[in-house]
Amino acid sequence: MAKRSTTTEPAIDSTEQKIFDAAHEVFSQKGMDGAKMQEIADRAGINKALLHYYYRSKEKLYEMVARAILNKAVSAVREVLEKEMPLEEKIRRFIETYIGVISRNTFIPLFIISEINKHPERFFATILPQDLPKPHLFFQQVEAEIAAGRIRPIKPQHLLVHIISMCVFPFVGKPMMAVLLGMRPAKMQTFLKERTAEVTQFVLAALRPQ
Amino acid sequence: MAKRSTTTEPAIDSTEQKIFDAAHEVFSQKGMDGAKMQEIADRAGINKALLHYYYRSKEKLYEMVARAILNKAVSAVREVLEKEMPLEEKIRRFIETYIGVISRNTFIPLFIISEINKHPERFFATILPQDLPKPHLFFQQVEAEIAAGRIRPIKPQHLLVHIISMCVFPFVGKPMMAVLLGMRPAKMQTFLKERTAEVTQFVLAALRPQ
DNA sequence: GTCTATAACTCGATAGAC
DNA sequence: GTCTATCGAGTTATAGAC
Repeated sequence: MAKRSTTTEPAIDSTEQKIFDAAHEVFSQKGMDGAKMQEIADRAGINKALLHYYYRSKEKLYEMVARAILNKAVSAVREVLEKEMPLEEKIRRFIETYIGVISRNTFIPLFIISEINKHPERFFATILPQDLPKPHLFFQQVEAEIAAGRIRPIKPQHLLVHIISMCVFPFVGKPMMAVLLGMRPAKMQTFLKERTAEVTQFVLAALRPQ
Repeated sequence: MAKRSTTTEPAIDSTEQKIFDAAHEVFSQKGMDGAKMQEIADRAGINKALLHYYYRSKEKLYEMVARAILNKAVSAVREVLEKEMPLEEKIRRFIETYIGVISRNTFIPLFIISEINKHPERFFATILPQDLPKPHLFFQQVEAEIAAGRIRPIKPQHLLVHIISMCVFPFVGKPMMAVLLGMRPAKMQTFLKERTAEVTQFVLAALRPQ
């Protein structure tokens, strides 16, 4: 078996990388149970045996992919949440970058959430990254602004959850929303593009002191 | 095979009902692919053969369960959205009943969303109910209030999506939120109970004119 | 490293006794 | 109606040639 150092990235067009990319596509769309090794092999343009040659088992391959997905999501949140900048700017930037990441990778949140639900043990034991974003600084900033009377009183945890929900959910539940709103795909596309501005405006309006 | 009239409810403690309940649990947690007939049989306290005796195939059993879940979700939304009442009251009631349903059935939205993603054809063809809630009346009300200067201008579709997102997402993504906020299950429970009040307050604040 | 062939296993479904 | 036993399709995983 190819013993691969985790720290060294495999070459872009190596078989190993092609397998990983194919697995990424299939797992992120169908989850662990729905994904089939045959489909991954087909997409990678190789045969099943090679999957096992590079990544011993389906389980192992899955873990690799799942970790990569998680890391992407986590670093996007941390990027903004932990930086030093004025609250309003932080909120604007958070919404913008977060919606950006999600809209370019719609499957991420659904993947994470589904897999936590189906296999919580595995998820927390082997997939969740060690160093999660710390929202502490953000909470302190909110408290400070409230104390200074520059924003309406609100529990900072709820504010964060409000924002994340409005950023993520419309993309996760896109087909549902489309049906409810009676929008065809093209119109839905336009609608989702407006979200960044709409969410920002909504949040800032809700925070304006009485 | 037992020919069951769809209109007549089977007795509460009948084998048929026990199977349905077990299937409901397992399917709602693991989806179509993740669910195993053996597990359903075990939970129902019977053997696999009986599942097929009552519900010909896994697919059929799944459809029954999925339709029941969908109907529950849909009727909850319609209940409030289509009734005649002042906008502020409607918003309050919508948030309250919607969070109520979701918190008593956390799995519903995730189930719907995952299954749409994995098997869109089946979902739209055989599971989605015919008569979906019509948000039209709600949209008109919002436009009217804006015209009268009683609320800040906002696109009604976005308002509805904001509200739904803030109601649903924290429950769907509960484990993720708990990790991010660093809350243990008990604290998370308390936190989610506060959502009704917090979301209501937030939305009304964001709509206040000027 | 990559392939073909096949073993080993999982799981939905059916046959047939009671 | 309910059970045990088993079939057969589909899937993961391995053996072994090249």
